[in-house]
Amino acid sequence: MARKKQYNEDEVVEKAMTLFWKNGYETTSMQMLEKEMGINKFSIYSSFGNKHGLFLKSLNLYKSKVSATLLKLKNGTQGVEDIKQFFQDSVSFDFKTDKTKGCLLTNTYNEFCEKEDEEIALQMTTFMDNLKSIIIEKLQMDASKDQATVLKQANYLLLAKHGLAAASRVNTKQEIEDYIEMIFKTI
Amino acid sequence: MARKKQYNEDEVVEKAMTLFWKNGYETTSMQMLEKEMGINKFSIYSSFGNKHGLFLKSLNLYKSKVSATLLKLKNGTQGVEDIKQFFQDSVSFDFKTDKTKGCLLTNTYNEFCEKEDEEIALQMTTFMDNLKSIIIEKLQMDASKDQATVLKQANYLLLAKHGLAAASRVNTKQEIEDYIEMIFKTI
DNA sequence: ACAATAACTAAACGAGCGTTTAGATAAAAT
DNA sequence: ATTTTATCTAAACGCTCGTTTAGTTATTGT
Repeated sequence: MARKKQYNEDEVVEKAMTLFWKNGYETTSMQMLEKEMGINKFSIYSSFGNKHGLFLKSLNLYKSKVSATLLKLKNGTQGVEDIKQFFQDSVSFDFKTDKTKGCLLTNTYNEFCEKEDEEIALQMTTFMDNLKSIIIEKLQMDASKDQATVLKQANYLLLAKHGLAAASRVNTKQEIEDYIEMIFKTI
Repeated sequence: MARKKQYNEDEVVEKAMTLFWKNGYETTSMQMLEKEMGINKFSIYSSFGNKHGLFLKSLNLYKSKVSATLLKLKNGTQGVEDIKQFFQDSVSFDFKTDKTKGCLLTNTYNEFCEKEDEEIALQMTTFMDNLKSIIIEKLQMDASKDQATVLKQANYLLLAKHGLAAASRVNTKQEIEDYIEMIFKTI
């Protein structure tokens, strides 16, 4: 054996995630990552392969942080009320650190949907599909809703969530609360 | 005097706009613009100064194309119904050419909101503020609405419009119609 | 103590970017 | 016909990007 790593991979991914979250993928350069992560380019490449690999790790870290909120939604028994709570939880999670960053997943979705990146696309669609199926599940708790209505409302909520993520970058907390209130008036 | 230009500036801006619309600002390179516009880099720079200037021209062209729809909204007398019509008009405008491109303004807003570009930021906020004030005007046609409600609903509609722009890139026409239907159920 | 080896530093790589420039070309003015 | 001048082509510019590589340092096993 030989020398040990002087950094913790999980810790430096956390820092990379913060930077990607703030700036997006393209705008974040290896130079910036070097500085933020506090390690050399060589170390980044030996640990994560390349920039793209590091980004995927960052995305996964973000998802793991969000998963608590998502699990809460999944285990909820209040139907629509759970979804509303999930919306509020998502906003306060993204607001927690810095208002201007929004949701990393939505940002990534916006940045990559024009590009052709199979791996990122897959990550995004699986997350979205998963969220959609959970939302459908919650909506179905109200037995009076027919299937067509459920699907319409699920679609509506997903798009509303997208608007919400955009809002969390520019709007005030009050405006966002109002927005959520309005979203669920229809459901 | 001497030699005349072998191209029409308005025509080549149109082609540039199409490319920016499809790919976004950063992803569109001067090489791609050269090819699409059918003129040399020298000509682009002598006509538009630089890439940024060309992009601003493209944005303005897009806005001028959208302005017909916006004017229709402005001159409407049906209040909320005009706004709904505006939403539908916006979607069919963005769908007309190619489903996957969405709304150039919203795309630009998403791409630039993390950056610090005063000129673009100004363009975006003035457009958004203008749209917001028109929407408020239309909402106020219903005299029974108090001012607080009007502002809440205007905010809601703006964010819903954002979600709509995102939808126009990935969702089907039917899903989008359903979404618009849902948006206005609350109003 | 010393060889082995993984982790480090720092410099360089090639490619692509937006932008500029030198020189050829063509049309208007004299 | 010749001069003038704007427009064209095409090559090169300097810079930054993501990535690689050569060489140094430090820690481990023998």
